[in-house]
Amino acid sequence: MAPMFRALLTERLQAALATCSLNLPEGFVPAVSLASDSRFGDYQSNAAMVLGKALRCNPRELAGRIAAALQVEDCVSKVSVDGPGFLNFTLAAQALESRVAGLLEDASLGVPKAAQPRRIVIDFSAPNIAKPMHVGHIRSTFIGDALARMARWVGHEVITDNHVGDWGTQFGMILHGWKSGLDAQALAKDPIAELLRIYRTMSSASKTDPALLEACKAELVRLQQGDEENLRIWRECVRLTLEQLQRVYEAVGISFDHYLGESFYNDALGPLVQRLLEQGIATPSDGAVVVFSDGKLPPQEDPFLIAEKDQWKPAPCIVRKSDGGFLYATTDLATIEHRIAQWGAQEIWYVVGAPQQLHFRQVFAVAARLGLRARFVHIAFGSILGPDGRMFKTRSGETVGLLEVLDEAVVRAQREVDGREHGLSEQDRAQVARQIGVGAVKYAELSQNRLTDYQFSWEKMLSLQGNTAPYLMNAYVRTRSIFRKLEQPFDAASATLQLAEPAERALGLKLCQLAEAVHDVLADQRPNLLANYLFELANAYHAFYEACPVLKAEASIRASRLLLCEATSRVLKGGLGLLGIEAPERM
RNA sequence: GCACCCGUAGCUCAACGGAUUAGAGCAUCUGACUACGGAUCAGAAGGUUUCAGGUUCGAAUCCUGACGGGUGCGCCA
Repeated sequence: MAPMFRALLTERLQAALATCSLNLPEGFVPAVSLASDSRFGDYQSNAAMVLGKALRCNPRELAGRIAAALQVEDCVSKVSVDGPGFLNFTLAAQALESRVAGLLEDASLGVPKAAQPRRIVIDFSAPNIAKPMHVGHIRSTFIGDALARMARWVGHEVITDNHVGDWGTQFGMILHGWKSGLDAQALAKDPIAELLRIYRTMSSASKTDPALLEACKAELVRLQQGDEENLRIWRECVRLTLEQLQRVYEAVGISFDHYLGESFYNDALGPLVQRLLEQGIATPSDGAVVVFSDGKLPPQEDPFLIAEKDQWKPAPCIVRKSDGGFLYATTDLATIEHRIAQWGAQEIWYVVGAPQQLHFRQVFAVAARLGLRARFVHIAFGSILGPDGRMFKTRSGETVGLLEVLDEAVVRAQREVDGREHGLSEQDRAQVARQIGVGAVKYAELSQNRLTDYQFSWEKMLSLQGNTAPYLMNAYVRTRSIFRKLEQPFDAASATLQLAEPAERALGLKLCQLAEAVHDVLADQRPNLLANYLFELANAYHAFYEACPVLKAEASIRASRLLLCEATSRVLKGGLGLLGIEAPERM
């Protein structure tokens, strides 16, 4: 498929610039964007203004020269120079029409494949063993899954890996609790709840009972030394938890290629630290083994330095504790080695909260010194805050369970579905309610800029009105409903697309822009740009639907509009699919 | 103390160097053929983008400094 319009116009602009005998700045690429206002046209470029500044010449005059050199007759009906030197483009109806018609034959919905496919490992979700998933896991899980889907869609080779927390210090408490006060019946009924209970019991009791704390630590040491019984209990905890987690992932339609938890890297940690020492990357310090700054960065940017009273003091990355134990950073380094050596990872994306930023900067820097070459990306996101405006506390404090949120969302969706007439069986209604409920929760997360913190609210998470998943689903359902009304199957081959009405043209233009949205999402890992695009597409469809009757229209117009409906249907369903959201046929 | 993130309409958010009127949704108010599915559409009202400077033809966006909120900073993950 030909490049999307934005990319096409960028190419043409570059070609035009090349003929203008200008002394272009090194690596200059003209920017083309959607017109900020449809009165100006469909696309715009500020290239003349940027160049005008760089080359110290009049931007309007330059824009005029570029416009004269542009060869875009095949796709653009009007080029104009406006304001301080904007180049505005109005697409030719014919180009738009053939492009939209092309969507019907294109399995990738107009999204071009990446020129250079990469092998990308995406690390997301990462729940802890013996703890339920809570709302805090929503962001990593849904953002990671959506990014994985989009990266695959454009042709990257994606490996998803759930780096579960299966080897933390919490196991000291759990092991002791398991041995001293496990309720076998409760465990059978709800394993995670029971594991959480014994953990909390031990955790709070050991705060006032030093002997108990020691006993818990001793259990942990025995586990780490390979004690048979403790290993058996630990494996059982992991198995029981994963079983439960699977149900959550199934409910939200997410799967992983691997579940390599922290424990998988246990045997690699000792040798890794040994190598760090041998290569002079790490040094002993206060009985621990740490990595200090290598002094190659200015102190402001050095992740191993921190300022204190006008002085830069070391903020080392600890890779081995003074008691010989290993840490988060050690495991992460071993994980990087594994992903590069075993999987040939060229990029590793971590969908992990913003508070871990320093940690990753350190880990990536150590990895680089170890000669581990890959593009590391920390896809940070803001925190979900509790009602008090502070972070939900994972460890001690109360939070809202992910399953609880999903269940409530489905219940609310079910009430809506049950209250409507659409000829669905009871079984179908339950299925649709699930799709709506889960979709609403996913969309609430994905439509938001990932970096901003937000306060958890049932209202917001479960809303079915306005800019929500059901709004997009409803647009899709309306497209399907029209086709169910036809007496005969629609013969797309005999129809000709014409974008005559403004609402038709606006919809057609939107339909061509999925590629641009997906491209923008992957450029800086922001799924909300796709959510936003889909909202605008649904909006354009609803507007078209009100303005342009389909079934009652005269034959050739009717056929053309049916094509538009079909294209909308495909792009909406495919776009929602890229967010990990299913679109029901009726609702 | 230092570093990072954030501060936009009553509320929740978008826009991340572009255009006379900074966009949506919710809430409020008006309208729409007893609806090709009204979970819709058209419209009104609502903001000196926390404040003060600066750079720029052009700033919510970049820089500086305040103020306010969050997070992180040697043996948790």
